[in-house]
Amino acid sequence: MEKKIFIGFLKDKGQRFTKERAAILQKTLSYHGHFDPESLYLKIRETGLKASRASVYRTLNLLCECGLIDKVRKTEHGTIYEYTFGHKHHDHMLCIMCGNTIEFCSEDLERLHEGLCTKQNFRGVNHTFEIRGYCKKCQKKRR
Amino acid sequence: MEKKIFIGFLKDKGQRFTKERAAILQKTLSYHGHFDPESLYLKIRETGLKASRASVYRTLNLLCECGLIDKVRKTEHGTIYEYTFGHKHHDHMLCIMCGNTIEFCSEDLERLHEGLCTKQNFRGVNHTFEIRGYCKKCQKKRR
DNA sequence: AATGATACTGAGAATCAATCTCAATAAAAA
DNA sequence: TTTTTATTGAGATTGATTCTCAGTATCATT
Ligand SMILES: [Mn+2]
Ligand SMILES: [Mn+2]
Ligand SMILES: [Zn+2]
Ligand SMILES: [Zn+2]
Repeated sequence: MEKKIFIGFLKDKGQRFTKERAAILQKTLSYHGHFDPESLYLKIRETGLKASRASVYRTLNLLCECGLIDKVRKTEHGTIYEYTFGHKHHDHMLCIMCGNTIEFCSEDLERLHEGLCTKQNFRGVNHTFEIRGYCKKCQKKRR
Repeated sequence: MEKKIFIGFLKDKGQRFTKERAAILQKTLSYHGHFDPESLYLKIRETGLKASRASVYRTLNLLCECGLIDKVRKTEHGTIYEYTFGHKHHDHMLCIMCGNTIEFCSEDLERLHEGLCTKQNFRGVNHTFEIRGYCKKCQKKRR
């Protein structure tokens, strides 16, 4: 399914679905949570597949363009991605102590998005909402 | 006022309020909107004041630590800051066509922040909400 | 004022994610 | 087959940010 979409996307741009791109797509889909380009690159090498870092970066950009994945956040250590196609949109809470992220969906937030855009004459395409603070575990540790 | 706070913050850490730090604080306060370290550095040089890039980066980190400024967002061209002390918290809409940002305050959003944290047993400290899309002007240009 | 301890500065080096270069290669088109 | 076009990867490059460290400034104590 995702393969079809990616191939179609590439065809429209006059580009090709190579085995490197296939490997990168496959490993991308294998992630359930967030991931970064370097660990994707290592995962590919571990499994005997082949693709250079350059191709990983290039292909992740293509996958973003065609809407299969999204950039979650830029950190001081690089960009975090997640596979989003077919997943319900969600937002994140980020623990500033342990680094864990909690994902959540909020209908209220989606409604608020619409309302705010209407009020400002803004044509909203997407949003990110990130709450930083302390997760349950770290609240205890801290005290 | 801000100077007092910064000086107090530095004193508590056993650090000093030097003329370089004074220059950086002064120019930081002179920004009404968002800014980046490089243009702050250039602004300082233009006005005959002196501070190296290293000191600019170091001092911006200190100003973040003491709560006078905040990082707004990380872009592919670096970090965007804004002077937030004494300003009501706000969030942003970002035009993906012209790059303009719209600032807005939403009580509903603040309430939602609280509600979501309660539901997830998360101790929220702060949040960022960013809506990406097309501003009024760019909607017209696009069609 | 002199001494010693500590913090600060800036020039340039180092770091590191991300992109670019470009010659070799593969796939598609003619 | 020949020609055209897209892709690849190794290594170079870029660019923001941080680090290094020797020289300087500031503070505290005598
Ligand atoms: Mn997620
Ligand atoms: Mn702002
Ligand atoms: Zn935690
Ligand atoms: Zn615009």
